[in-house]
Amino acid sequence: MALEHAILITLEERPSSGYELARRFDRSVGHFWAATHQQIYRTLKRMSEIRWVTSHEVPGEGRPLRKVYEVTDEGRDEFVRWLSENGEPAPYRQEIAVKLRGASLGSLPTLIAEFTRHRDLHAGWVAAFRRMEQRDFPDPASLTGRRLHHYLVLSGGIQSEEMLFAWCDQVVAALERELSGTSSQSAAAAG
Amino acid sequence: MALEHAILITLEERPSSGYELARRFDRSVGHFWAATHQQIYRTLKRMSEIRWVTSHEVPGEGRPLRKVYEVTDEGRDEFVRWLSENGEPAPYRQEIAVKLRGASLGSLPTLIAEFTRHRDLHAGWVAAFRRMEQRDFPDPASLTGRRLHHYLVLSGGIQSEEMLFAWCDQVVAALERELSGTSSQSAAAAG
DNA sequence: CCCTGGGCTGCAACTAGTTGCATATGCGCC
DNA sequence: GGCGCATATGCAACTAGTTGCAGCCCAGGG
Repeated sequence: MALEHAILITLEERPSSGYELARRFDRSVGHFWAATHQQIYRTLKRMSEIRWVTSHEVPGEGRPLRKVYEVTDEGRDEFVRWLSENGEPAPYRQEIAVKLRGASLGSLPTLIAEFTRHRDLHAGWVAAFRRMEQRDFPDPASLTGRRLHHYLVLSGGIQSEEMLFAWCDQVVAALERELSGTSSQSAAAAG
Repeated sequence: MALEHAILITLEERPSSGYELARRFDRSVGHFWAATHQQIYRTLKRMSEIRWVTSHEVPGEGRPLRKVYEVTDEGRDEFVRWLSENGEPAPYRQEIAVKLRGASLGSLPTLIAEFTRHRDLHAGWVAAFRRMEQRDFPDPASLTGRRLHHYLVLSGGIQSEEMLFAWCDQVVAALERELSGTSSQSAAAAG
């Protein structure tokens, strides 16, 4: 149940409509807690019902009506309570590792292609996060308070994507060696 | 939907009962795809119904009856099909990062304690995985085929836990500096 | 005037995972 | 004989996330 709290802290930083929240999740919040607009709207509704947030309608200027949400005192108290609650790391699940575990039943070139794609996706995330880092935190050593916290969150995201990139790269290299070794062995056996 | 395939590849390696599967998940499979025994039993039932696995009962010796499952040809075909299906990295979700993002609303010492606990949990995983690596793959450079794949899966788990350990350590150090800087500033302000 | 696309809200039905719990067999010990 | 624990199986009800879809407002361009 961290989506509620991710939304609460995001609204605490700046009241927003559901649509704006979805946009903020796509740009930054979603880098540490991903959520779709359907989840966000449903969760906003539920939090309205239990009075963790309140909303008011804002007429757009040349735009449709917007419902802007903000955190109530109860919502803030709930977030503070949750901060002090002991959490556990989530169970680990990595679909591509399941594929790798069962690689011998499939086609090496296909799995190499899959890992190459994932490696490139992660490389893209690394690059995007690094640009974000350069833009928002050019001098990390000088950071304090909230900006330090935000920087540390981004740093975690960067390290995670870098690790996944490096691992996929290691796997691609190893499987390619296996493929060329097997092909050589097959050629030698056939020759 | 990778649990089905994690179970299929695990049974392909060695037919097992639900209870044995749960044990194997606790020891190794669960390091890349975590699952509880309730999930495993339910998924075994469903895969029996769609004939991806079949089961037969085996009387225990001084033990209760066991239902041993094995993969059918259809189940094997489904796994191979799934191997060639393009997957996407899962959306990223890290509860403790949400807490860090909202750290300014809470107590720094409490958050430091939380990150310290997580760091130590990850350190424990690193140590356990390293022992597993030493025991099962003392000479990684010589590996080929299935054993190479299994090793690469474990390597990914190790790198992931190491990254989480390093990140939590970085956060603890930064928050402790902040705490002591704030305390010094508070003391100076009060003095 | 109509169409398209962006802005904006939101629901139903589903899957995947979790929590809580139940039941039975068998063995060893008190 | 009963208790506790390990072995072994499995369900119901719930939460969290996903998929698929629906609908409305507004502006701009053809």
